[in-house]
Amino acid sequence: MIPNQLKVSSPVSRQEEDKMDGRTGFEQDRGHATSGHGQGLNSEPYFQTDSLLPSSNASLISQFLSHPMFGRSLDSTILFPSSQAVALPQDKCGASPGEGAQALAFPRTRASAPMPCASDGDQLSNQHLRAKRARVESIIQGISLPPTPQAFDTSLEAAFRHERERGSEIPPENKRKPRVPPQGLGVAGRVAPMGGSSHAKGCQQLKEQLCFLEQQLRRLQEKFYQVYDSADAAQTQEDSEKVQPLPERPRDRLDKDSATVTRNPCKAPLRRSILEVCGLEEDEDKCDAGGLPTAVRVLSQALKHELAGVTSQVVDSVLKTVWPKAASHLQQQHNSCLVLRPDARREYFTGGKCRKPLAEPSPMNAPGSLGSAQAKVLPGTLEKSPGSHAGSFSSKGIRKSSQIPSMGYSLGPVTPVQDSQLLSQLLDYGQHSLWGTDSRGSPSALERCPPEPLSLHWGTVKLRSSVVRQQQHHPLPLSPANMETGGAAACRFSLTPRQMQEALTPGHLKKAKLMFFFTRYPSSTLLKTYFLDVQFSRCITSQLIKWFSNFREFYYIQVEKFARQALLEGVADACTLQVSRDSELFRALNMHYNKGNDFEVPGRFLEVASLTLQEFFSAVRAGKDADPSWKKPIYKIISKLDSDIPEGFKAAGCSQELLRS
DNA sequence: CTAATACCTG
DNA sequence: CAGGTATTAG
Repeated sequence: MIPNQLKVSSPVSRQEEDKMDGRTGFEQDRGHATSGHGQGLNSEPYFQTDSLLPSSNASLISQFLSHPMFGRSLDSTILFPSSQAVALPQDKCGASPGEGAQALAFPRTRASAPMPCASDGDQLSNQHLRAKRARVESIIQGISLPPTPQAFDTSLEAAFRHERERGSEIPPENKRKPRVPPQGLGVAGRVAPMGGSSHAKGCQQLKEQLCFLEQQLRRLQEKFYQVYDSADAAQTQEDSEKVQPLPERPRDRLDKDSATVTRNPCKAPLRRSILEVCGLEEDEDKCDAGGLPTAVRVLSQALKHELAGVTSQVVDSVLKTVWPKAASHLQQQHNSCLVLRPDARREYFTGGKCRKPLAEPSPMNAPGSLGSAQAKVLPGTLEKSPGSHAGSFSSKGIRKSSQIPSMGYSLGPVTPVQDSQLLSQLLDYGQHSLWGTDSRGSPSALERCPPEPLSLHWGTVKLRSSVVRQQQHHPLPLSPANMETGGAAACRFSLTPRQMQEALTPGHLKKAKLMFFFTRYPSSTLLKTYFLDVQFSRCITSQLIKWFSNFREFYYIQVEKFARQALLEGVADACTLQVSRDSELFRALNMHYNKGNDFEVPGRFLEVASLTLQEFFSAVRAGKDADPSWKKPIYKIISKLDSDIPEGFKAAGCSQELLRS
């Protein structure tokens, strides 16, 4: 069991077994989903980007935790605080960014310094301390060290399973579904569809790991505050009241909750311990008016930074992995998450168990995960790109409104979060608890709006710039009810869900037709993610499905017609049948799906149409049309050729804009 | 039973 | 396109 978990799987092998029933759920390969996300984003060299859990980042933390001085005050209730309720402080630390940078500098360099044993007079308890320290260290290692660091690079799930097994006793038999050999079909190999259930399982595992991580954070938090507590007490007893008020006092908010945190009466040794861990000399510390609190603050900041950095990494990785299925449920969840009451938040954190996933498994195409033949340009950036395979609006179209625009305020909701409550809380913590610096940018510059940095990560910069423009031109109608005080409103307003349409509009139809250029066989889940402004019901879903069915019908009829025509014209080689933008077939199709011709059909669609034409041609020439179900094989082939739909199609208001163009 | 599809019809 | 039906798969 355990050895199996150590198996390192490649990023590509992360894609799960899948069912190809030739009917539904033809999803695309998203093998790249988990790899290499953090690299470019994490400008902070302080953290390693290839590791998920604090393993490689825990030097300060682990030293802190394993220090004999702190070990003295540890007990099992702290290491395993499942029965306690200690809130994660959401304090916005008041320290200036400069202090933060300072804090970064030294604890790291001193982290590997040899650790002195317990202080002078404590010979009696030395043995006891060592034992405790060893125990603590082993526990901490068990908590923070992944089996193999590489596992996190390559297979989040493998690492996940491992963590889950360590934590709870989940029988291993469910962990691996037997791999279903892919049904080889001529064109296959390029696309590896994804099963919804397996993907959901992956997400579930990710979520479990997040919960686990969250517990870790909480434990560290507790330890820190315990030390802080003692130090604080020591300080107040030692020094007179001349101490200037500290910019932050995280303890304050814990006073009510942390009944379990015991005040450690030992003063000087503890003080030295803190200084050691922080890398401060005692005398140098005395020069500081703040004295010990400075050290504590430094420690606090260093710890927070480490925690936040690790958290950011995890969130990044997880979100990247979860992204494909996330967007559909995001609007509501993000909304609800943002208005989550503080007590609700805490309840979530201290609630021991992870909540069940709110969302059903909803696999969909991972953006940009398909092969090079995929269209990758988002419609939002729809400059005319000659020779591009991507679809875009032609310059003939009405420029001002024909761009599938308005992803402005839609991108916020499209934040890739699956169980966004937990994730966003982690995000929240990671960003807000940082005093000025973030592993990937300044929160203040982003106005502490969680979705924004995410949209930066998962979207394109180009897209983002157009977003700003669009937002300027399309001020979002803000109802007073949705208004919130303070600058937060500026963040939340982009999260305000647009009013849901209860029925499909002509704009939606037009959008669906354009989407047909990318996908002929969209699953209902995919549709849900691209019609975010539609209140889905069975009826709506069926109607959308029906639309695409009708689209296909027309498409196949046209192709068949031209295939037979080519046969009559005496075309010898099927390979000579290529659909270009000049061909009659294309004109017929374009007339149907892109009537205003304000959208530049992606080249990929021409490839698909060409292949369809050739398949029909070959089949008819071979006389297969005698078989009543002779089209089925062709359908199956074509069904695997769906492309990723550009993200811009998700934009709220996209449908309306299309209608006007 | 439900969902999705192809096929047919208007 | 929408309605209806038959079929198939889960």
